[in-house]
Amino acid sequence: MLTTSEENYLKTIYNLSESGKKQVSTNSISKFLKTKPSSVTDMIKKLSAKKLLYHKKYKGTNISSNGKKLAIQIIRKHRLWEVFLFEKLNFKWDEVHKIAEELEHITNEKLIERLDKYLKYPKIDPHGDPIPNKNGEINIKPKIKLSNLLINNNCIVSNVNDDDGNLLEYLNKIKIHIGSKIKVFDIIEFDKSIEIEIDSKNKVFISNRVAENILVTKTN
Amino acid sequence: MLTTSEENYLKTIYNLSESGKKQVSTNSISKFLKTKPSSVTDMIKKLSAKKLLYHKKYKGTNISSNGKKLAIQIIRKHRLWEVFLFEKLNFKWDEVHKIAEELEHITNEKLIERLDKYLKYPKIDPHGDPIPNKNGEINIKPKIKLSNLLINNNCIVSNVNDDDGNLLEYLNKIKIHIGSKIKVFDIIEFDKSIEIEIDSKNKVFISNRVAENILVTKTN
DNA sequence: AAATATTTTTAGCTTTATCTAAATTATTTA
DNA sequence: TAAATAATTTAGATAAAGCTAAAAATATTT
Repeated sequence: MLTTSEENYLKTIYNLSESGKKQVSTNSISKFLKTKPSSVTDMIKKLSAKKLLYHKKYKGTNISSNGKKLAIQIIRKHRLWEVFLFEKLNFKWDEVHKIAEELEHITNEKLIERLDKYLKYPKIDPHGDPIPNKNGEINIKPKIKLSNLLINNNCIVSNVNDDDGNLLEYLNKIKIHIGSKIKVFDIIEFDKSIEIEIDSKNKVFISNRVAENILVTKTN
Repeated sequence: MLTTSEENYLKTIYNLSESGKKQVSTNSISKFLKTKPSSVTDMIKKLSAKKLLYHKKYKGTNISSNGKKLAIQIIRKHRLWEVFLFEKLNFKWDEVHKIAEELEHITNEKLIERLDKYLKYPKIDPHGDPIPNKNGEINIKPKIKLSNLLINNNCIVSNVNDDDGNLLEYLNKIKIHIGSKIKVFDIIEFDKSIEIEIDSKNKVFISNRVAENILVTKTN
């Protein structure tokens, strides 16, 4: 059994090692968790002693297969709670993460199984991220550019190029944000602009340029 | 903001002072929480410093009005989660308490408001205990003997005389347990035995003697 | 009312998870 | 490549929440 803090470190290290090189630096963990590097070193020692991490002094850390298994189960819980909050309690996509950070640490196998069933075994969370099944298997869906979809494809917005304030402002105006469900209605051959339906409501045209800056995961 | 431990002490002291004399002894808290009396003394000091308790050395503790407010909100959360677990996730009455002990410490006002709404503002939990509203008002329903109900009354079993093993065995057989919903179908004048329907399923006759040993809260 | 027993508190220790400051190792740059 | 810089670790401190053992206060019994 892990403490909440140990779980948070494990999850962070798993995430960092998935989204970059396998060797995770002490500093990157420290930055992510907003703790001091020395605290990170301490926790790395603890988790290494439990064989959940491998660590070489001054070199970096990577997660063991046992550690990975545990991390995936925490992520599973996190994402299932997010679906619950979003679908049943009508929270917005950007509100669910914070609450799920607390709920994910509740340890009761049966609770998660029942929740999964109650939510009808969802495959993705409100941000479009895949939900591992109880065996820890993850159906990884690649994030692709909205501009690469075909007519009638459905998807969930999972990332937006946030380098440009103007783009963000525009997307805000037409109510596209992370978690939005988008259906491609039409693609105009002339300039590759596309007509989309957002969250089963508004229909708008967006330019190919804009579509290239929105990353999505396909849902069909 | 209180820690989980502080919340547990506060809730315990509130419960003990409701179900007995107002002065709560260090030992009784210690027994309930399965911590040592010296640990209790420490925590009493902490909570007194926060003006949530009043304490006179060697005399006893009682809860302040601020402490009471906080305790009631924790109980509200606990009972709402119990309803969720029981009604939505189909846990049994005797499984919900333990899980709710963890869920009750999640602090997010909006989460509880949404949960309350989602559950349609329930008034009692699966054990028949009243759920405080968000202003901390509790609609206390007295626990009465099942033998005192009238025809067509509905109730929830909240307590059973567990002095007699034979009674418990019998109730188990006819599937009456804490949390069962009971409807009074008929009362036989001759011997005051009553015909009841249990959890909208089985109909059985029970003697007046048995009915006197089952405490319930009326729901209509 | 003394003696005994019980309850409560105090003092000091442990573990967990954090911190700061200093020391060590690795990397970059001039 | 040596010096400067950056990253990491170590050492020692702190706060929370528990513990044991002993002291102090209160309650009970003889």
